[in-house]
Amino acid sequence: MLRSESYTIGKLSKLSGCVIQTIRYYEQIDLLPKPDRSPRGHRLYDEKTLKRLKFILRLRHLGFSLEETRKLLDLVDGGKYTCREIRKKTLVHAEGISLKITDLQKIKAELLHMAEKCNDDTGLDCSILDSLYQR
Amino acid sequence: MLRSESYTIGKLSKLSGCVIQTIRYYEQIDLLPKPDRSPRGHRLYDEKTLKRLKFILRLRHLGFSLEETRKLLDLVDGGKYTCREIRKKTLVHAEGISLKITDLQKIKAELLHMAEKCNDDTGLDCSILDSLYQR
DNA sequence: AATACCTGCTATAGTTACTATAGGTGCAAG
DNA sequence: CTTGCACCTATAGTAACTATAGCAGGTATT
Repeated sequence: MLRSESYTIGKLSKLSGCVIQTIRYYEQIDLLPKPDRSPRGHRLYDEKTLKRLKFILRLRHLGFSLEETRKLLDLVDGGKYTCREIRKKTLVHAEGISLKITDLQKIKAELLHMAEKCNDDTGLDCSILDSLYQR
Repeated sequence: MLRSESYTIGKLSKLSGCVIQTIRYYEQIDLLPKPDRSPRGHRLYDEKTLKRLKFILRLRHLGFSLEETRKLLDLVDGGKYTCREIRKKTLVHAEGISLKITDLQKIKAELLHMAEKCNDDTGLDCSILDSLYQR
């Protein structure tokens, strides 16, 4: 059932949803291993690398930086992690995201407040600009 | 009362809260005008430029990109804007921020859900990693 | 057989919005 | 007289890609 076929970079791109350039970039910065090559020099990937790439993309989507992602991969690779430390990293990261959310909410409130003050006529006096930039 | 004194870049930096390199960078990309120079070649700024810089910093803090900021400055410089268009830009921008907030909230929920599933023992089995990366 | 198209390759430069570094000038104080 | 400070220019580095130039080899069409 589990035939060990190999994917070209184009196939890996389609299967993972990651564009080709980025896959090569991840290889370049050693997030992905150097793959085998076909006689023509084309990269050949296996299931394992597809999983690894998906893992990377998932962490990136969750807002982890590449360096954070690299550290998590190192833990996986070494098999030396403990559940406690992964959990801690996750919670610390979630806390950082909370702060970002709060910040954006404040900014949005400010923007809406400014827009509300604006009387929406076609004149040249804009209370938004006035409040930001006293001409 | 309103003496038209000039500031050095260091003074402008302190008054605006913007670091010196960034002020020079904004000049380089033509967000700030080329200032007069002292006999020694030092930049000399006036009140008007301080206001402009503060305006830029305020927009940046509100999440506008430098290019969006540049467009708003062009409108101010040309005096050709209408209140309606400024208001519209503000609301469009607020909408973009709303989307970011929603996205971050989803991500945070996912992270917390993962952490909750983690049993926090010191073993090598981590439900967080398991859910992300089937070893 | 010649042409065009497709997928892949490498190497390099560009993007955003800064930030940092190297190496220099000129003045003022100890 | 030398140390420190504020300033100068020019250049490189940062994150995380993204795009471009220029090439090779296989397939499909004319």
